[in-house]
Amino acid sequence: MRTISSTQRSSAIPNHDEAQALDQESRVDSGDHRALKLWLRLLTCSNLVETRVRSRLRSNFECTLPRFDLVAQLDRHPDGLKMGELSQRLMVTGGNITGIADQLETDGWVERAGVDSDRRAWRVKLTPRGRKAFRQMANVHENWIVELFDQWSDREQEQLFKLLGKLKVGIRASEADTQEREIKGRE
Amino acid sequence: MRTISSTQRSSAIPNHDEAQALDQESRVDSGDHRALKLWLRLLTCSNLVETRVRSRLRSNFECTLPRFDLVAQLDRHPDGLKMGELSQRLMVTGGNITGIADQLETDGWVERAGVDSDRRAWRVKLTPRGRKAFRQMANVHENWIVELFDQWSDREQEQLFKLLGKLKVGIRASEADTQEREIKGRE
DNA sequence: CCTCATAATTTGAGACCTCAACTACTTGCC
DNA sequence: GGCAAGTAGTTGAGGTCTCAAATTATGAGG
Repeated sequence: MRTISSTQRSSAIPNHDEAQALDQESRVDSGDHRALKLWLRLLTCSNLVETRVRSRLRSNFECTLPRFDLVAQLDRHPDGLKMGELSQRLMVTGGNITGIADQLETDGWVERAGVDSDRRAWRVKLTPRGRKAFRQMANVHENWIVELFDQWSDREQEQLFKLLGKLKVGIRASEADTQEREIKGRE
Repeated sequence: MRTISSTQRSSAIPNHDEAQALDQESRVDSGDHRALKLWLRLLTCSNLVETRVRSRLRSNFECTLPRFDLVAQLDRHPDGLKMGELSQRLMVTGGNITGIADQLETDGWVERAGVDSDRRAWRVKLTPRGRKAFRQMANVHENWIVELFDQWSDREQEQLFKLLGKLKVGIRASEADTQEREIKGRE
């Protein structure tokens, strides 16, 4: 077996379920909460897109997804971003950023410069070479995404965007609540 | 720095943007396609939920998310699932399943049994111990999800569910198209 | 100036994940 | 029967990610 998709394509529906593709959602039960179904469907969509983009980045540009993501953030900030800022924006830990930035640096796509006002921090910047490489990928990448998401009317896209926006702030709010409760409980 | 959330909580809005949280979406430009914004927002939501669940699984049950996911699939299939079926359902590669199943097996949560009709295949089953461990986690886990997703009316939940369903089949369809084109192009 | 709490990174261990190569088995076809 | 092609699973290399501990620097208070 080589990839998930090849497995899926080649398996002649060996399951007893209806002829629908298998994914995370196939774990839910009719008795489960709708929220769980919603979450697993969201996860499946995210996985599908991510897998697709990762594979195309690899085959077309020999670039990994995390590296692309990091460089994409830097492209919008000509003055560079600090490691911690990258960590927030990519929503991964700082240690992880260190590793990816190290590799991008040895590849010559990125450079670290000290921050005058704070000698603990680094400012990571795109090199001309890195910028060029990113720009070549960016357009193609955006077309992949448009292709995947362009199955909706404007109104539907707007709807989905709003609903996800609500989810986003809701999750963050509930996180803040939890932490507050934890902090108060400790006092 | 310990976690993303601690960084986010402690940083007193050091960016020049409006006072909104930083994440993948902060990479988009006003000129970008709506599809790209949609994708990055979807990804952000998925990451937020995943990070939260991962962290709680760890602190409450000393269990990782991939292990939980694998066991969750098995719980619905008392006769077990083959490695390849797990690979499809979890949407990860077969090699990955081998590793996670190995660990669950040494932990005694899972066992491999040969398949009579096919000596290449294994049937992975939950042990009583694994089932008990999962059942303890499952309810709590579902409550976490409900808590995160219960910010909507029934109608909105239904809407989001449908929209994501459409996205899901759309992505898979476009994948099939691409493969067909590639195969035809090769002939 | 000194100290201590805090903050920005890095490091290392360990888990996860993909890809490609490999083994062992099955199937179809002669 | 016997062989080619395909399938189920494993392996190993390498990248990604988290967590916790360590390192170095800042900044406020004594």
